[in-house]
Amino acid sequence: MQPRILVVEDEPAIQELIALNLEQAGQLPVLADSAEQALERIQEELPDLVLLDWMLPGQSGLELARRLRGDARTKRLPIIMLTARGDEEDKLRGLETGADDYITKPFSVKELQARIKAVLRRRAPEITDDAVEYHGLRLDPAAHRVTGKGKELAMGPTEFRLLHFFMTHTERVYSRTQLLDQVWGDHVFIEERTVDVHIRRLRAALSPSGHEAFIHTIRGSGYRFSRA
Amino acid sequence: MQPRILVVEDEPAIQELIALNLEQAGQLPVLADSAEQALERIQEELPDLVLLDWMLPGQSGLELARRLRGDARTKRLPIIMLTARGDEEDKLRGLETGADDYITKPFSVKELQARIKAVLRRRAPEITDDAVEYHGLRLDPAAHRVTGKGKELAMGPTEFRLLHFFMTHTERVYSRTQLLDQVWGDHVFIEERTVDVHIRRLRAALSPSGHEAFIHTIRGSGYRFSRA
DNA sequence: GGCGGACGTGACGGAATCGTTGCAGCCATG
DNA sequence: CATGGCTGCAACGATTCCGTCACGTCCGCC
Repeated sequence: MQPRILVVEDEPAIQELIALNLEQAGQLPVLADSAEQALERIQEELPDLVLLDWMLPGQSGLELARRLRGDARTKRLPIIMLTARGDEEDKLRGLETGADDYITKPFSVKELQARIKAVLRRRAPEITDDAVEYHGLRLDPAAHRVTGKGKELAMGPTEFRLLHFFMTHTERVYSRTQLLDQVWGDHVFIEERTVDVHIRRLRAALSPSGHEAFIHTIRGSGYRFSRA
Repeated sequence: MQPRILVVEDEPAIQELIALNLEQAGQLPVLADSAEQALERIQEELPDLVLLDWMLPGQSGLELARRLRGDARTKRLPIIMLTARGDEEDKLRGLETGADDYITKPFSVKELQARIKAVLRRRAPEITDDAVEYHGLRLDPAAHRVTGKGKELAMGPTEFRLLHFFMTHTERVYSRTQLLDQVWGDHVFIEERTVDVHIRRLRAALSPSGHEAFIHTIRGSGYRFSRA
């Protein structure tokens, strides 16, 4: 899966440079040029990593990092900070606050990629292809197989990806828009109601083992995958 | 949610300047040009922050701040004071009285915004999506779930938002108008008595765990959410 | 104790949301 | 080219929810 990387940077030139490099490396850049906008994007796009410039207009990067660490939903969101060269004080405070790594400007493309890969590898339980299990339901991405209560459950590719996302993101509500972004991919033009149809197909596919009950409709908000 | 910011300033020119800047930053300015008017506006509008000029006709800003700190309902209302340049004495007394921050005139728009954001972030437990707990009742916005005494409590979207507001604003009376503004959103045209109906529905939804008793009717004033 | 206003409660029409179905288009496969 | 599986869409029906009203009840005040 293509990792989403939020780039928080107020200088357009650097922002574009980084975005280009990320795209070439098969990653999906999400852009923000202020801390406020960053918070919005995080809510909307659910990035896997944040590249955070330390010097921002208004709210500083330090404060944003602190806030992300304070929120339960973003507590484990990896942060790589971009600091001016030799700004040792920022570096220290940054690591204290909870940044996972730092890069001093100017930096090379290779170095950036190396650190991104390292951080993503360190904490990315959800992007892996490991088999997932949840209360008697088992999904194996490598074998493309789903089993529940010993029975093999057949479904289409889209239902499979949808279930995979749900099983790695349980106990939380996702809107139709978020599901489209996460399961179908960004920038697709698909009717939101189509999600409903695939939810129905997934429910039908899970019914032989009774696990269809794990898919909860949250009226007005979206869907949640959880036991009971 | 759009934060409301009360601007207490007697000079029309400065007042307008600040109001304009706040609007551009996505905030909702509420205006008052005297301490007396400020008290009224606070009661009506429930601002999230007060920008307070230190030099006011009649009752001074200092006295207003002291009064706000003395009242239980406004004890935790953030205050940023505006002082003349170099007026160190005012600065000290202001911080002693309980102002959260200060800005010396003349100030830049950026600085103003930075301090506003900082103060709002410091005390804004209500804007987050973190789970809330109150005497055995638990509400999780991310999972969109309410549990009391181990039982899951089902309710409609409006009841959920209403309960969320109550659980983040306990121990205080809110009028029907205030509840409409805060839970339904500003500028809605809804009968005040409709609040009663949703209060009833929320009580019914909470009854399985007995937490309906937390909703108190304050005859002639509104409702309060609190234990006993 | 009576009176007036405020509140609780049940019901109802309309609107919004969601489940379900059938279908047409697409692609791969043989 | 025929077939079959899969996808996205539109449409319909069912359900839930919302805001309002009417009526009954309760409370405080004189």
